[in-house]
Amino acid sequence: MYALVDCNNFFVSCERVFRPSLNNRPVIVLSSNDGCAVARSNEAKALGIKMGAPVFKIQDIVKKHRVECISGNLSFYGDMSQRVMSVLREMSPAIEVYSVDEAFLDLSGIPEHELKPLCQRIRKRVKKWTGIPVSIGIAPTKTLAKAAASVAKKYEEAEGVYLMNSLQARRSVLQRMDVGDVWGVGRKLSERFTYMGLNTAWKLSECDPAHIRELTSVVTQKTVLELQGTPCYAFGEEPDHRKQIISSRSFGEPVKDLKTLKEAVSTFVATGAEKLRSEGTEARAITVYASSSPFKGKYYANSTLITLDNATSDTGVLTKQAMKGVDEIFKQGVGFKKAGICLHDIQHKSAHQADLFSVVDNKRSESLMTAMDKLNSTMGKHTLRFGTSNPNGKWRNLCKHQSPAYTSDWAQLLVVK
DNA sequence: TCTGGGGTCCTAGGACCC
DNA sequence: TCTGGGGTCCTAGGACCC
Repeated sequence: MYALVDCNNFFVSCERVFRPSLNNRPVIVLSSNDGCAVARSNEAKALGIKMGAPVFKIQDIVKKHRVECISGNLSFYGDMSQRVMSVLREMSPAIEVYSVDEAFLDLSGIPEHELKPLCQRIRKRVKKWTGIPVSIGIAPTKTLAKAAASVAKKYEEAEGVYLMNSLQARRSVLQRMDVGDVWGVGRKLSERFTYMGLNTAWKLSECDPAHIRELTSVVTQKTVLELQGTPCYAFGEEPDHRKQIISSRSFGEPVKDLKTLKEAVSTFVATGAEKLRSEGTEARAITVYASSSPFKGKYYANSTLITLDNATSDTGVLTKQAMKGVDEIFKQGVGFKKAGICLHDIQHKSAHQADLFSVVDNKRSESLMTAMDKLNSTMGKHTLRFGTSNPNGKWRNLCKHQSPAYTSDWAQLLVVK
């Protein structure tokens, strides 16, 4: 059996740990630029605020019901996530971290009558040690565990844990579940299935998997099999490094000049390269992209892929290439609203392919980067940076209701009297 | 006025090989 | 008039996830 542990309204719950006055009130956490609602308390959900709703469209509800709006603080949530995961790691045989607020547990070998009590204990301890409330679903496949967890979250009687261990349980859960709420069924597939009359998870689970594969793809075939109780997604440890690294931002004001666009992109490269070094990896290709707003005016988007001769994590080398990319995609007269970089062809440093003709002095580059990382981690982000970058340039957007980094910045720790 | 950021995987189609 | 058969690798784009 698998368990899925899912943190309830995670970002909001993190804020509530340090600001209990937010309890029992409608609260939303906003994406960068204060653009969208990306987390909602139950009270906010009850007001009809949808996931991803643009803030300007829900202004009336926010004012009328005094919804607390908080500009998200991702580093803080990341730290809280690690705390939750460490409790899970201690209490279960094996854990697979699936996202910032979710983890699968492998419960094989545990007698069935002990599954629920164990998960109850896990839930209590996570709450007590981290302050974060979680819901836990237990089922024979990952897809069913996701469904079970949503039941655990929705119904009070479940007390935060739902065990799906029988055909009856599976049927009653899936019959009440919209097909679009199934893990792996997104907007497009949901539209298609509904059109075909397959509007619930149960109806989808009764389809012939081979037939579904013909209609869609192998991914959806697996989803159907998993709904039937046949595991297709094995429990696995997380991969040791990621395959791509993205760094991007929407701009506060449209950017029309090349210099500002370069300052932004250069800053993104610095962030991406720092991430590479922290994971001990290097990238051999970088994509630079920029676009105007897709919501108004004539849409312009462009990108360019640059392949390097040698894999690197040197901010200087990557910046130089990226700046050429910006020259290529920049267009006079366009108001750019967003830009970013994506690093790919990522590999471990230890797998570095030496180059007979290379002119780069790797030793020098490495000690420079090490020194830079050290300064920036002890003295603050961007203490030492490349001149092309400008983390506080005109492209920066301002968040109005930024919450403190309660646990991840010494300067912002709470003072307890 | 105002619409996030960071990931994964699969597939089709093109370019290439003999 | 008429032009094989069997492969591999790479990439862009689309679908999905949180």
